[in-house]
Amino acid sequence: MSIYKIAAKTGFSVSTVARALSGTGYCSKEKKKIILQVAKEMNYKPNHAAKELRQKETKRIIFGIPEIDNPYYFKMIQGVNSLLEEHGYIMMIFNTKKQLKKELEMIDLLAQKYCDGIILVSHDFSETNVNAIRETNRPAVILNRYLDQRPDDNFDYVYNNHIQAMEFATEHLVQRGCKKILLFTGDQSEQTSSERTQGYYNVLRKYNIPIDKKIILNGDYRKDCAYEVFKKFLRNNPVDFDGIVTSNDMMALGVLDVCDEVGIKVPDNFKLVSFDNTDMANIIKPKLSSIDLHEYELGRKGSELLLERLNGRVTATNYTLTPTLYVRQSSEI
Amino acid sequence: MSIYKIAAKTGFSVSTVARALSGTGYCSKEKKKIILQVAKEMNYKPNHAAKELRQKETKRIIFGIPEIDNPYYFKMIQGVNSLLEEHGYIMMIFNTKKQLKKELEMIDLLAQKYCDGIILVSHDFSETNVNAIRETNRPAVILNRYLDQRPDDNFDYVYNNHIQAMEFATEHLVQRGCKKILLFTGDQSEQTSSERTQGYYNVLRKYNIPIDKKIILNGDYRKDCAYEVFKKFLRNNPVDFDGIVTSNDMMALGVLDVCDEVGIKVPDNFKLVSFDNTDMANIIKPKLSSIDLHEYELGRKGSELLLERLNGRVTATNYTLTPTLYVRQSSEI
DNA sequence: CTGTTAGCGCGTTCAT
DNA sequence: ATGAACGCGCTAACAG
Repeated sequence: MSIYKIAAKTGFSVSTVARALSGTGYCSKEKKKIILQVAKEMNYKPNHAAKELRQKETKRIIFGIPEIDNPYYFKMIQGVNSLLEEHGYIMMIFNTKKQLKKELEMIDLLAQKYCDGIILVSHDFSETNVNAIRETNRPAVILNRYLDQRPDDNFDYVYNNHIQAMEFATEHLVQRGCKKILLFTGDQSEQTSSERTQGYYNVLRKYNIPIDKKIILNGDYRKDCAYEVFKKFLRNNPVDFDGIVTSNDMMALGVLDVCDEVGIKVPDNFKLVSFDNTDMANIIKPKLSSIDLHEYELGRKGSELLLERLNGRVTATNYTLTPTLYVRQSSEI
Repeated sequence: MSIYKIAAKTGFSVSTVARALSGTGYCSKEKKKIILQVAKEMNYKPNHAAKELRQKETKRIIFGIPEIDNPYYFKMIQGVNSLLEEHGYIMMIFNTKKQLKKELEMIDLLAQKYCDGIILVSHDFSETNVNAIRETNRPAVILNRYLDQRPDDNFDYVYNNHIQAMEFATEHLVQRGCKKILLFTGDQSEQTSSERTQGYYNVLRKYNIPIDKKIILNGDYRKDCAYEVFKKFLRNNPVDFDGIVTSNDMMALGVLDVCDEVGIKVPDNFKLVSFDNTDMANIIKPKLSSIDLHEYELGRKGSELLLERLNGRVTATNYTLTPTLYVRQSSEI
């Protein structure tokens, strides 16, 4: 099925058929009517690949995330999709599995014009993938990381101010009277974790609270891990702390499970603030004070910048989101 | 950038260049080396649209879901992606927003060869979209609905046995001694809801428990709605029931919130079973007995059947998943 | 082993 | 208003 078949059937030329079907260019009413009729009869459907080849546009965007099974990205996926959908683009999800190789594979698809642009949440953003993106010279947006940007770069950044986010969380506890605050975070080699630790330090210094590296506990953002780490900590240390910040709600759940077991009450024995402000934060008891990183907005802003690129913007830009602290029972005085 | 440019630059013919780059067909070592070298220098990338046009294959699958912001589909998305990814396909998510129009739009993309196949979770499956899918005569899989299937159809079905699922839930409560069981479900016009109600009836009849339509409460699967509906119910009725089945975990949370407020204890005052077996079920107190519909498997099986189609299977098939009941505190004796 | 040539299906320019 | 002809970039059949 193609416009050639329709041309043969109707006796008109291919170009007349093409004009009739696309609606652009001249075509008499009568011929158009016949052509549309025949197209319907023959169940004609335009071939998208041919269109893409001709018009150099796919109407597709790839959204790459490090872990497709991590609910953390669910809101971001929605945010990215929301605006793209409004503009007639379809979002493709690409699971990069925290592998540089997969990220490069995805960037290669951009180079091959498999899509019109990409939005990438990089796991460990390095010169390698930034340069690969530069080489494509095609529209791209990077979420949640910031490495380096030149005015003529073909990509934009949207990122969270993780330092500020942790400052909010820590300062909140200090202002509620906490003097010794435990920090649960991810591996320090990850940019996010190290930035957050930085924010924690900033506040302690500001209030002249001594820094004790032994109360910075590294986990992996999972509930079970936080449970084990905290349990082990309590075995070897007295409950002389009065605050805890966990780097996500799941870790907070792990901490609370331990508390339940050993009879520690939150917020009576210590106050707790976590990150991500997921549904859990509102459902669990006590309700969790939590930092909202606005993942939906992050995704939506990312797609907004990408759409601008697709519409012709050429100078590189970036956008920083400000986190919000939602105060609930777990940090009540 | 194209193989023509490389041909011009190297002085070889297009076909030699094509053979060298694709790796198929004959090409001498020396020429191949030069060609690859020049391709790299010129930053050559094959054009995917041209490839698609030629080979009639996109390596893309569209997965259509009724609500992208409903976490219920999150696991299904992962399931669909898992197998496709292994086979080199990229999954595109298409939000049909419970609109027939959007579903038809998506089916049209299949007809246009925008993708190699589709997997569709239809909101309200009708003759209209089944026929639209038939007309494309291209690979498709329908999840979670079953209308009608002919041996030569171009689509397959994977679905949950919702009747059986509700039978499991209801019978579990009966066996734990419940005599009067409230049912919270969705709108009865939806296939899923009516099937579940059917399962509920089946069990009551089996055990000679009288059916009382006043204790079948229709909600919309959201926590807030269940909260309001249950609160209103308690205002007008005594607590003379001893069991509740809610059609998802979110509704169960709404019910439990009301219980907290008015001082009803679960499972002491009544036993509760819900559906979906989400993370919530394990985190909330009491932990929820819940029916697992195996959404991940549903998605994965769907993509499996689609891949079979893509590999040449032509006879229609279907697959039914058996639900599993996880028993936890909320229905303990 | 290599080169010529012919599509794939569409959009578009350029005559008429 | 209409049609002939070309090009987008790649693959593959065919001849040499």
